Amino acid sequence: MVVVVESKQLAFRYLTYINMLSRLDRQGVSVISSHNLSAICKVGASQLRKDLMPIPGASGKQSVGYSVKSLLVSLQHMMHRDQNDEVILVGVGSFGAALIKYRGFEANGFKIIAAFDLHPTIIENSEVTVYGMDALESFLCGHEVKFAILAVPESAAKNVADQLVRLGINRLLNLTPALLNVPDPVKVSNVNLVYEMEYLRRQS
Amino acid sequence: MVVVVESKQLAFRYLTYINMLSRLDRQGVSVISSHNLSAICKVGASQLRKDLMPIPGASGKQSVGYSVKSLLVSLQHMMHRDQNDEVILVGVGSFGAALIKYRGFEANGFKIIAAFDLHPTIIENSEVTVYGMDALESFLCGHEVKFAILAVPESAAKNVADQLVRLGINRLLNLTPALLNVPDPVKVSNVNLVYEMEYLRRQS
DNA sequence: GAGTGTGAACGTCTTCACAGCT
DNA sequence: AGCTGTGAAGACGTTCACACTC
Repeated sequence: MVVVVESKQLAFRYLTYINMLSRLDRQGVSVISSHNLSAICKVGASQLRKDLMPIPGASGKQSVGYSVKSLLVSLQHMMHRDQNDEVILVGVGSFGAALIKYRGFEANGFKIIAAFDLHPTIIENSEVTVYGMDALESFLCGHEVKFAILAVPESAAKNVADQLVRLGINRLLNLTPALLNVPDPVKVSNVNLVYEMEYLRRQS
Repeated sequence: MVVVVESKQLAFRYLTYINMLSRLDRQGVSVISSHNLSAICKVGASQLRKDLMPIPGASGKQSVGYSVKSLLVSLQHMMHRDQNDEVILVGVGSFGAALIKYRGFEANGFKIIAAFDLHPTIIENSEVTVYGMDALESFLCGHEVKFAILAVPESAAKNVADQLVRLGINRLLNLTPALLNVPDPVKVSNVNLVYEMEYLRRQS
């Protein structure tokens, strides 16, 4: 029985629950009520309970609360936190280089195994090799990678994305402002920091 | 008559319309139908028309379409694209340094006027000065800045955010995984690349 | 009493369908 | 005929209220 979370907002709430629960677990808290956990996660208590309802194995005890550990395990399993995935990075400008140095991906089950750029450079203090773009095809033919992070200039985004999809990538984190056109099973997440800033301008 | 867009999804659609319209404008297209524009922006045609309905000055001609230029101007005005804002950056790790080098903010009306870090470094090819954290207070007392980008380590996020809010910042782009607690008029946008990656894992 | 589980109400966002204008 | 503007319907997400359990 597998639950698939399609809504992004809901998925992000689940991930927040996971992070807060694992912090509570490290702090030695073993039981927590929906009221308390929801306050920590900044959501409503009934929403938290509604969110947990469809999850297999995530049930609490009345007048007690939820077991931190078992709730954590159920959520982690549902969100595939027990999974490890290999990722390639395409585009190693200052942004891409920062992603290579960032430890947060690996800490959460995403390992950048290779990077590609028109102008390969060596990234200090890192095991990740930066290859030329011409090496992309042969690399992906030899490795079963599903995830790619797209950090190329906007003008190159569409072509590179098409190429990645053709070579078998079907999960794409798009850090460019370009709107990508991908065939059906491929999923894209767009992150646009300028949009985020502009959104903050409302009624300022 | 000022329209405030509270929904993030809607705001992002407006920003997409703006970007696509300005590209069409540069290409010399002067009129476009909701059907064609919606295809470019990857939304439904009736949704596009619904989105445009409440906007003062954004009306199309039946059997013709919308004037690219006037629609663009109306949207830009509503989304404050004709506005310039000064921004400070707090936390100059590899990520923060990449943001300083990134040209996209300035191109869209956000100018990073100063950066702060525990360990100030000099960023090459950049006019942005990196100050020590102790310079934050005096700097903000001398400048009327409302926007800050938070790119510090997670463990420092809460304290730094509190300090920024106390010093008058009320728009915060939070690039850390920490959940910030801010008083009422302050707005926060959270960007979490790990969450985005994890969201891509659904049914993979 | 304290806290979960859940149906029902409520609100918001999206899609449909079509009237009306050019 | 072609396209906009919009009410109505539908889908989705959130909040409320309370029965039930420990």
